[in-house]
Amino acid sequence: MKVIIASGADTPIYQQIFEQVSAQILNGDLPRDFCLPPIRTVAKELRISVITVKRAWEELERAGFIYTMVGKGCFVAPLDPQMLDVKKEVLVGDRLKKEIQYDKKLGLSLEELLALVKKYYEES
Amino acid sequence: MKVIIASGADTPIYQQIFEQVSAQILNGDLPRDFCLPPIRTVAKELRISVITVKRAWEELERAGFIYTMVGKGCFVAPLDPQMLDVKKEVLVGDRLKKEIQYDKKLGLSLEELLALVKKYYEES
Amino acid sequence: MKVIIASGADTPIYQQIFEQVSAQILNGDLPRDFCLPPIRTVAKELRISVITVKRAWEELERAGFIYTMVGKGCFVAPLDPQMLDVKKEVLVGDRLKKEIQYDKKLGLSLEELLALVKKYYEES
Amino acid sequence: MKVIIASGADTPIYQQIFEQVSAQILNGDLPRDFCLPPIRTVAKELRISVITVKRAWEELERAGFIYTMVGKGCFVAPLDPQMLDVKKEVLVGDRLKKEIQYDKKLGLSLEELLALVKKYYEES
DNA sequence: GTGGTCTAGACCACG
DNA sequence: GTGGTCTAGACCACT
Repeated sequence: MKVIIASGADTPIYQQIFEQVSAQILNGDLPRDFCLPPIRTVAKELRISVITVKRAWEELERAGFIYTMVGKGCFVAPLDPQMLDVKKEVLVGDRLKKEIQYDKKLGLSLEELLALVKKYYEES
Repeated sequence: MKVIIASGADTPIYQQIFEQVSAQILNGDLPRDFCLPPIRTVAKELRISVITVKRAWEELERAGFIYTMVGKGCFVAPLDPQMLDVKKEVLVGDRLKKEIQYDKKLGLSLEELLALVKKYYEES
Repeated sequence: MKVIIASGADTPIYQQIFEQVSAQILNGDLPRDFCLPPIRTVAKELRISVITVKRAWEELERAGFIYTMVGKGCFVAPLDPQMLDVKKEVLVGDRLKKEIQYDKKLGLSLEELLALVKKYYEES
Repeated sequence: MKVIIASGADTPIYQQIFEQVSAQILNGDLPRDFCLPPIRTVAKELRISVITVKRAWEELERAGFIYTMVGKGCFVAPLDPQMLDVKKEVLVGDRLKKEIQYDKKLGLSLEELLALVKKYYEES
């Protein structure tokens, strides 16, 4: 498990963690039943508050990415591949849709937009 | 000038206004030196506080989209076409880049992403 | 009499007029008993409201630079040379003092400041 | 951090705060990453509204003097010495230039002006 | 009439 | 605890 915090960013820290961990789960980088490190450890390593890590874990659990066994730790939930695609679409969908609507309102043509997307995808 | 507020959204109202008005300026819907309606009027029409409208106007002025003449009103700033493209790229660039990086991390291939973009663009 | 309005500036229009006309009087460009043009004419030439011109004239009269003869017009007041210096110091004093206090607080040494003043004086 | 409000002055309170705090940062009185007191505290001490303080903080952030970490506080931004001089010149330049142009128009000679500047500098 | 400033007080998101 | 947003309502300066 690997997380990098951008403390100056406008997205809250807990959400940054959520995005990165969920991405790694959907990716397959973190297999099912993988045991996440204890929140205190994560907090210490990232030099952030325990509360913030806990918040991220809560969001992950609510989204069905992990499950908690009291006294033992948090584990990656089993996801069948179909569920996986559904989750991807949900996670991507709203954000992407909003972004595209905005870009369209700005007067960007579909061609311009696709070109930008391609460019940014290859750059990153 | 036309603005629609989504009061349930997570983006602040003043930012929604900013996005919609700036989009209309970049679009060319609002010509240079066009006199925007007085903030009180807008506030009444949108059923929000005068201050919230003012906040949006301030951001627009700071971004160079409008200029204020105290006692007379607020007007669309003259933008040479080159500036226009720069502004578009700035406004779109950061947001879009972030979105795409996230999507990529989620494991989406370029093809999948482009298909989604196309779909959402045509839907909206 | 010659006045130039900077409509985008942060100093109000009536004050711009006040400053420029009073400067011309203190300069000697406008001799005593010189008859200022009627406010309507000034307003039309400068493309501003009559009210704004009237406001400037009022300030000038209150400061003792001009006097009004109802039905005839406004005229440059007679100023003995001593009064002139006093007025100069009053007009300059407060503004300059404030500016210098601020510059000093910013950490500018007297030498730096004098150099800047000299530079700006010769430039303008 | 030390701020004094002149409630009778014509410059808005938030700007007075901006000027004094930015001066202290440019001075070096406030080191980088120094944590400014919470806006509520400042408001209470200065006996002004929280909003007015916030407004000043916003201007400081926009000018690049401080940065905000939501939930943690506001901190003095790191400024390389070169940037520092640039900022000084910008902050001083426009105001001083305007002032001097006005003084010159009033008929003040360079010698008179320099003498006044020296006098006011030493007085304050 | 216009916008500019300031107030007091509320609620939410973040850590 | 922190700052971010929004509200309603007041007063002033400028045109």
